[in-house]
Amino acid sequence: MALEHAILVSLLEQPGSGYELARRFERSIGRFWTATHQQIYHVLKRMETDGWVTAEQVGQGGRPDKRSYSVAAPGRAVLTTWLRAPVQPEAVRHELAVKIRGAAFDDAAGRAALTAEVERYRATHEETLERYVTGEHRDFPDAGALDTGQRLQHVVLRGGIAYERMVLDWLDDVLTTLRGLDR
Amino acid sequence: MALEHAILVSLLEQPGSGYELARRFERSIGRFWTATHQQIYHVLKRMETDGWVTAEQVGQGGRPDKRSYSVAAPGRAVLTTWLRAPVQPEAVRHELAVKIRGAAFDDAAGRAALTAEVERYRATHEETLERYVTGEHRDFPDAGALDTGQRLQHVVLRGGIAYERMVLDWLDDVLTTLRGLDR
DNA sequence: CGTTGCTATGCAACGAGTTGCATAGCAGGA
DNA sequence: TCCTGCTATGCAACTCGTTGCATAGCAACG
Repeated sequence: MALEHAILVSLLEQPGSGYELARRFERSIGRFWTATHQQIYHVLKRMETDGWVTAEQVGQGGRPDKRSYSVAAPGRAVLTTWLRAPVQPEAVRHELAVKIRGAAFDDAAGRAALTAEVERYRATHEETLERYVTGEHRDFPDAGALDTGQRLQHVVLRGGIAYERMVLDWLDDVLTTLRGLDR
Repeated sequence: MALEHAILVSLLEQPGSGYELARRFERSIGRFWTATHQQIYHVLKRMETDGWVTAEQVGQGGRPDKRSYSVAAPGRAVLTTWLRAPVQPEAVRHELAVKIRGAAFDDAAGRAALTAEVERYRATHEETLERYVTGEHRDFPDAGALDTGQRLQHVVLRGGIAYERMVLDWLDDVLTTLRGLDR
């Protein structure tokens, strides 16, 4: 029930097509709200029917036409209402934590396989952290000279960076624990 | 596709009824994998049909009978296979982050409302952290004298504690940022 | 010239998960 | 005695979200 709102925020930051939104969800917005292009097209169509957004056909010479969406007044009203509503508690789904507890019911070979998997998983989070830090230097070089939107985007990015650093520290703890079991 | 696995782990740690599982998901397991009683009953029934678990009718004198589930050999095999499969990247859904970016498109009154909401949200995370720390002292008083299962449960709990501490620090950052905007 | 890959949108089918409601017995308090 | 609340399970309807597939034009590479 909140993909609509994530799309509204993204379109307010910058109007765009379903395809462009899907790419943004793979990158910036997708850091804290994932969605496939299917879901995005589906929801966009419904939002257009409901008058939350308006679409404009844009020819691009060469490449296929795209439908560029912008937020309309009713959509903005919906967003304002939602912004002022209570934050729902997050629904946590952390598969790795389940696997770690499950490792108690596997043998040493299974735990060795999980250890290798945690190492691979750790490497992906290290890459993510690097991308975030690079992006921070690129997009927010001077923390004193930011407008409201940028300050808010920056504090969200700092949250992503803090999350990744926490995960890396924890994964080191996990690896130490796993390696200490079968010795 | 992974609720089954979380249920298998929970039933291996301790057999129990659908109702008991639902309560565990509200507490310990639910820290990293949420589920409603509906979903649990539904999946348990399918798992029983597929022979992954077996049920035993237990009368309890007074209170309604319950169906207590235990993991059968095929279920254990399914779990082992899953434990050794690659960890899927987490699907992040962080509503608050979307709202913070959305606050750029609301006025000072809206941002004040969001600030109050973040304070409330922060209080719930502070309570969660306290519960975790209390549970850690209760369940793992002597870190040197733990068996394999307990060590793994402990490292997962340490992850929960690290997560909550990170969130609290970040929320302080968010509050400072929000308060700095409209001055 | 064929293959691969990117932009751009969409259908159809399915599975996952939520919400509302229903049932039923017992315990405890006002 | 009635109401609330807890244990215990379940149906029905719905929404959310994923997966697989399809189309279509153009660009770049070998």
